[in-house]
Amino acid sequence: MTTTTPGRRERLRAETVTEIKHAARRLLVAGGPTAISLRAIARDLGMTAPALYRYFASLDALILAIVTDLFEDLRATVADAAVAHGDEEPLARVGYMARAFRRWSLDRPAEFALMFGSPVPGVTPFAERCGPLNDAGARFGETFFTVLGEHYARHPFGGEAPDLPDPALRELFKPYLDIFGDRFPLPVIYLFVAAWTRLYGIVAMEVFGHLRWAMTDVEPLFEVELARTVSRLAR
Amino acid sequence: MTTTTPGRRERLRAETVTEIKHAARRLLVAGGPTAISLRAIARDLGMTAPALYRYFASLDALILAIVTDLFEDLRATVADAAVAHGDEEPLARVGYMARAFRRWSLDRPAEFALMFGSPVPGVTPFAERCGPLNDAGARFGETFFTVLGEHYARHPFGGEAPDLPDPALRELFKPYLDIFGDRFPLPVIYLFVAAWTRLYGIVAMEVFGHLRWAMTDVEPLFEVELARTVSRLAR
DNA sequence: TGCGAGGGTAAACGGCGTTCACTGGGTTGG
DNA sequence: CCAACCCAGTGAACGCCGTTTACCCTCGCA
Repeated sequence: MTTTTPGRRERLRAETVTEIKHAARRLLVAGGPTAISLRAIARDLGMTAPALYRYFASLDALILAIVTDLFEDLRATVADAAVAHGDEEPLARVGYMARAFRRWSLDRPAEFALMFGSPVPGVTPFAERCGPLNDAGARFGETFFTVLGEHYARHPFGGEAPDLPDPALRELFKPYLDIFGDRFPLPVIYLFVAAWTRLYGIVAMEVFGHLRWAMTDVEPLFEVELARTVSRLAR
Repeated sequence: MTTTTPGRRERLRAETVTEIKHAARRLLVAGGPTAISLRAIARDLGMTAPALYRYFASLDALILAIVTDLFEDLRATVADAAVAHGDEEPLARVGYMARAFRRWSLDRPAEFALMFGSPVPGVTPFAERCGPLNDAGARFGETFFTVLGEHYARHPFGGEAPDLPDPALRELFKPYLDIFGDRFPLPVIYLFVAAWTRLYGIVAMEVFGHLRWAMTDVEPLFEVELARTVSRLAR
């Protein structure tokens, strides 16, 4: 009866892995990043905690896998926003991607905190040199660079350099260049990183509630800043 | 022998409180926010954990007190930077304050994470309506508003409104107005909040290491963004 | 049919926040 | 001067947590 597919064992194993991740995400949205615990997950799945070590080497490894999945989820959402407006100008599509990023983050504050919040341990994020996460981050960046590439293919960059000579920029952005190569003029890289920090700043502030002391609704601020930032990319 | 000063008991108590806070901060810088534990503090002080409940109602209460102290420390540092350049233009002083904020944060990544990082619990920061912290935050904002006030006293604001009519801005910034009153034109409040989110964004990104994939040194980016943002306040 | 690998368990260790009953010494009022 | 009281501090306990170890049982394959 049981089809002897060569991967039957593996299939059950994969199902258990996704069940574990699902339980972890339930705990995450229910109680924040610190609410993820192996014992609670095991309770949810009707198992005991040590059994989970057959699937993940540690709690940190599990959380790392979840963060990686979340990055892929976010990437797909942002990419969808770009293709949904595929008939518009590339820079306009960047705006829709930024809005998709904001919406995704506001809808998933716990997940956002896990991905972009303070990487607690010592000082360094646990994401230092851990393959899968770096790959996910690279694919996330790639979705932006693809659309930006379309724009600069149509409108060559003629903006001003930010007071820094190209050799200095090349040294400054060595990590970026090592990952993505130099497909863009160096000032464009500069402007993109600046835009990304602005986008992150305003979204993180809003998600973490750090602006509630000042304003009731961050969206108008977001839209104005987005327009300014995108237009800066258009020089 | 023992001088019966009416506050002797209170003095010993206050000393113990600061000892507890010092131990907590040692743990914080050594292992990040999650490393703060009552039992470890008690070990450091040669006490048992339950004794700490004579001084703080819970671990959260202790952490809240520490965050409040840190805000005061940061505020004083930023204010010092302003008075150290008291002979310069107010907007230039705002720049020095921003640099002091960045330097303080880079030198104290764990403290920064505790203050500005993800407020884990459910969704809301535990800082919702807790008197002392709100007061500290208000004093922190006040140091900026004081210098900004000096500037606009000399150079009346003549910039453009950010596409939003004043009544809408007044509604938008109701929380701010309730705390600080309307000492500035509404567009100025808008520009300040925008500037604050940019400052927070770039500093948080740098402290959390979220820019290491791209660049080796964030300072040039910080300086350019700071110059742009401050000049925007000068309209 | 036998066997090995892999999924699962119970028990245990050490660490955590927090509560509770209790003690002992300094403070204070009579 | 002494009794009463207050209060810092203790020890034990409860229920969480991650993780390790030794063990078991069952499935799948040779």
